[in-house]
Formats: sequence, structure tokens, C-alpha cells
Amino acid sequence: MRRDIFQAIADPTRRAIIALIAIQAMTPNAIAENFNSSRQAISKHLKILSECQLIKPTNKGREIYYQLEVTRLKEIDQWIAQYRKLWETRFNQLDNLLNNQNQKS
Amino acid sequence: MRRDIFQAIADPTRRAIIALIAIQAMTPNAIAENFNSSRQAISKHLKILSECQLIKPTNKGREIYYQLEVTRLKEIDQWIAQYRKLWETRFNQLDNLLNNQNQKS
DNA sequence: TATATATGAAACCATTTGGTTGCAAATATA
DNA sequence: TATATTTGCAACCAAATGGTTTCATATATA
Repeated sequence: MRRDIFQAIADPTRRAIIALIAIQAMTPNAIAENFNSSRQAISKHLKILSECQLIKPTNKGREIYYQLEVTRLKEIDQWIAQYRKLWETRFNQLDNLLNNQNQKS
Repeated sequence: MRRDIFQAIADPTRRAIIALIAIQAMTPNAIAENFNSSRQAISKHLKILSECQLIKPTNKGREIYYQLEVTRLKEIDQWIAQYRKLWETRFNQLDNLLNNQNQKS
């Protein structure tokens, strides 16, 4: 099981779950009502999101509220950051230039 | 085949390929030298990256140079942006508050 | 021209993924 | 207490994924 945050956000259903509970914490049942697949399928997604700490459960009687741990998304942000300066400073044009020169491994 | 950009960057080998050719465009062989898996395995990754236009091939004789289309990563950046303001403005604390109140679907 | 090199495509395979159904445990409610 | 509700876990399954080996094609080079 790889179970890193990049793999966690790769699934569109999981991204939709993230978007849902970003507004407010929700129970598995309430989350599942927003999708066509079964509650158990959603629970599996919640498990994956929990395992990489993108969401955090809070027990309340027999219900469990899942809430977004938004700071975990900083990891993605940091990965993107190293490329952001490339598209901001037009270094990609430098790449075009390099592409027209002789190269060897 | 889902083949969207989130799925493309989910694989650690593909992220390593992106990091490699961000410096300069490279041929499949040159890229494969940096990994333990076969050239064909790398070629499959390049195909996936090409299909969602994260990289762009340029023919040069019998060689093909793959170059990063860095602007495609903006799509990830835009997805992250909607959550960035959450961790910047401490709205996640508001989530904690909501979690302690009664909720219904 | 004959040979070597660079690449992509196809066939195959083991593992992972995302889904299902069924069940058990814990908590609420009649 | 008996029943209903909420949830997680296990078993199972089809499809996707990431890898391999083999082969065909195109371009350099001897």
C-alpha cells in the first residue's frame, strides 16, 4: 500500500469528499448521500484519506465526524512551488532553447 | 483509462521524471538511465505524461526529446488555491467549532 | 548496403484499486 | 430490554496499473 498524499488526491471521488468536508465536518453516511456508490465504498475512501492524515475523525456518540486537515495539503503546495517559479519567470522558454541544442546523457 | 493530471502525478516515478526534464529536455533512454526499471517501463510513463500534455515530444533524427509543459501544472495549483486560503486564514479552526455543534445532513 | 541504435507498440503478468455484499460491534431509541 | 441506526471490517470480484519480454520501424553509421 503506497498511501501517500499524491495518490490520495488522485481519485476524483476523494477530491469531491475533500471539497465536501472543507465546508464542515460530516459523518460517513452524510458524505455517502452525495455520491452514487455505496456507504462502504465511501468508507474505504475515508480510510485512505485518514491513513495519510488528510482527514481526522471525531467520535460523537455512535456518529463519527470527519474533518479536513487542510494543512496536510501544504505538502502538495510545496511540490508545486518548485515549478511555479518556472511558469512565472518563463524558464520554460529556456527549455525550448535547450531543446534546440546538442545534448548527450 | 482515467488519465487526468492528478492521476499522472500520483506515481512517484512520474514525479521524478517531471523533476528530471524540468531542468532540460531529455530522450527516453537518457531518462531511463536514472531509474532501475526498464526503458519500456519509462516509455509507458512518458506516454501517460504525454496523454495529459504534461510533457511534449520533439523529434530530432531518431531521437525524441521530451520537455516539460510546466504550465499544465497550473491546473494542480488552481485546485490547491481554493484550500490555501483555508490554512492561511485559520478557517480550519472554524471547522473545529462546527464539529462541536449539532449537525444533520 | 548492412548493421547498430533509438523508439514505440503489443502481449502478457502480478499486484493494486475501487467497488460490492454480508456481518459484527457499538450506541441510540421504543 | 428489544429494536433500529451508524459504523468498520472481511471476503470477494472486475478493471486498472506498473512492470516485463518480444517485435517492428525509423534513422544513423560502418
